[in-house]
Amino acid sequence: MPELPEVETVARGLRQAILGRRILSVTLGKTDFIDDPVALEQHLPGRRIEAVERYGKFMLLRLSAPAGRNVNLGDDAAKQASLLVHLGMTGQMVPSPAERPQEKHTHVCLLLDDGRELRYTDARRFGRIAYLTETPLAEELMHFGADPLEVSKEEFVKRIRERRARIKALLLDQRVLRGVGNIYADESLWKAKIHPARLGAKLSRKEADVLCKALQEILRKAIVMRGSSISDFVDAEGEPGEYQRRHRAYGREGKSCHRCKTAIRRGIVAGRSSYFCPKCQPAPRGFAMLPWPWRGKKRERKG
DNA sequence: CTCGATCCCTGGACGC
DNA sequence: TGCGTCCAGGGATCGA
Repeated sequence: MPELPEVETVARGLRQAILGRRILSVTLGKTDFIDDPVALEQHLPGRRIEAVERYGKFMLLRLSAPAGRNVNLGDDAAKQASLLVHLGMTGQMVPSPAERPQEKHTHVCLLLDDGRELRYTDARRFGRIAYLTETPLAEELMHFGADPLEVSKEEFVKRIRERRARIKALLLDQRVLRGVGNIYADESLWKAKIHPARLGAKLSRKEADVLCKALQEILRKAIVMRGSSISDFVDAEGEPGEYQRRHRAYGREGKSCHRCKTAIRRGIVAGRSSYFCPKCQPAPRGFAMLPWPWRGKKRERKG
């Protein structure tokens, strides 16, 4: 599940692998997750990949202006443009020799000028790909919050406190912070000893500071370890990450807390599975845990 | 404003 | 072995 560290890992890998390459042609498979598939076929050939950036959970492939005159292509085609890529749950972006057989669920192939193809595969197609010129791109990126790696403690506290949602929901909300998903939300809350169902506005200044620091340390460490591979995540070389070995809460239901040995529990917060230590991370009043082990039957919520 | 529910999609796990 | 069901989850959307 690609979150900030995974996307950063892929972006760095692609920067090494495909920077400066020219796109020769485009082949598409299923396109229901692509904003405007025709725009890809029409505008990508001939362009160079000039930069690879990360913006939250998005990757941005910055493209050169098209070579030569494009009298017939209209204004849009003459401008700087970018390919916006979201890996969703199962998206992979890997360059490979064009002659290598395609993985299943390969939906976009960009033939490059060095004989390789940049391939996007995505079994569940929860990802998103869009070709965007500058103005629509800026419009698109406007809706996202602060980069968690760069946000100051003051800014973090402000953003957390001005909303009345649960802290887990705030961490996951891309308008508050861009790039945090379920894994790193749970890991940082565990590290900061804060229960996911607490209201963000009710965290003390101290707690919010600790959480901000925990989040940043975890994201940095996860980037160093090339992200977490739970099921499908691979980097730009097709290799899994290593950070899943460092998980202290996420996916550890019933296993013992690394601090206090209490069994990690799971509950539903903000509509997502949330893992926490019931002792280190005291629940707010009224929070009902799921019985463990949970076998997937529907149950009454809330006590 | 915030919440839960529902949908999108497929593979993998599990029960029978 | 195989079939059905549940579940994972980021994000959009809708109604309470």
